Amino acid sequence: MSINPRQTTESRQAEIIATMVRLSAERSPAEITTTDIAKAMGVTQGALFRHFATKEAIRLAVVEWIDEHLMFELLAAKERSTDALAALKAMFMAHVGFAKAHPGAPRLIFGELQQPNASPVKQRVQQIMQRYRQTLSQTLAAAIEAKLIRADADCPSAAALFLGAIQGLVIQSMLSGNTEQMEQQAVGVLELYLAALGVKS
Amino acid sequence: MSINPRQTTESRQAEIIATMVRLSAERSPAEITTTDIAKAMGVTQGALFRHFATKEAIRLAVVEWIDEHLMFELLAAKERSTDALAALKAMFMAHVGFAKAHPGAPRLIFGELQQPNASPVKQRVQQIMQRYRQTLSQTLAAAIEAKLIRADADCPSAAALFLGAIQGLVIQSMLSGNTEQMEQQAVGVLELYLAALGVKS
DNA sequence: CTAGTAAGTAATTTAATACTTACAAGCGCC
DNA sequence: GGCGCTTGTAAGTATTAAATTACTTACTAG
Repeated sequence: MSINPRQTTESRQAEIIATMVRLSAERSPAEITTTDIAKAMGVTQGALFRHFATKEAIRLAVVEWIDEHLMFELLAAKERSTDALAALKAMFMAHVGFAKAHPGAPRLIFGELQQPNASPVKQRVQQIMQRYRQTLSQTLAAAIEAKLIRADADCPSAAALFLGAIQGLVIQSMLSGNTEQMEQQAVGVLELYLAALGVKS
Repeated sequence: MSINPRQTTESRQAEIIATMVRLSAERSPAEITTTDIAKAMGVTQGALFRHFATKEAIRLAVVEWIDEHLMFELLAAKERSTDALAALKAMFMAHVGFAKAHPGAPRLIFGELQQPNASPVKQRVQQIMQRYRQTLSQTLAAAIEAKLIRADADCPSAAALFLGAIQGLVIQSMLSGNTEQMEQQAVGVLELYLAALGVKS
């Protein structure tokens, strides 16, 4: 079939990653087989192993894709904000928007959480989250500096609550399957979060 | 061996559930096989099917065990509190304490989140979380009534943030493998959460 | 003491899964 | 236009899982 010509490894890798993320939106990532991915791509199962050595390599590449694209969105949100407080709001909504645009992404991350500590993929996730929390802490500190939020707010706790608020919303949407509702509820939760930082609505 | 005499189905079911929770503390629940459980119990794999018809039945029983025991702890925490605000604090710490005492429990719940919506086990989790949020909303409303928290706080959002805060802490502890740290951080996060409700520290 | 039932074992079945291999065919390059 | 590398296929392998089966052993009631 001419629908499916030969392609470069680079483009196939991207396609495999995209397919994995897409399929993860509906099914448990752990249960997605190489056959599933291949079928969704219109290619035979063995072909995948031309582009990734093992399935674990696919999982790692997917996690890296998520990191790259989420961080891009967060940075963009931050840069289009005029101050640190606006940046926090924009990052919050950008993260929720990312989860809505790619519902498979959080499922993949949650799946990797389950893995034993030694797993390289999990270590990558660990690193990603740590960096994220650091960025948040910095932005929070900047907001304190600019007197936009309470001076006595504990930055690490505030960063943890920021992430938790989003994760809670994502978990709820995973249960209901309704990402629309998640985005709506995000507004209310964000407002409450900001109140914790001493921001009046 | 006399260590392992014959037992009733009831006690074996409890043992299977306990073993599943215990093993989930270290490994991904999805990867725990019936052979793993049987080995940990000192029994043959086939024996499990004398007590549960399928593996899914085991998973359902485990989720129900978690529900029952977590709700027991939460209710106890609530009842030993003198007012609605103290109840919220006590429930928060009780939930975190439960996650510390049974690290496998959140992993099992997160694992079920991944399943398709039609799954009976996931539906059970959905129901559990919904009831939990309702309980929280009621307690929050009572706290408003008693003028212990801001009158204009949005109860559904506050319930969502409460759960998210805990889930965020749990996720972090799943990454670090450190439940001790989770409990310490919980104090700071709880304080921040209460600030969102207008409670001065 | 004997018959029925519940709980256990050991071995087997069936169905997937990740990964491999032998071979074919397109593409760029000299 | 042939050469070699890459991407693809089709078929195969080894392994693993849940569930089943045939048989055994312990307990209990009449």
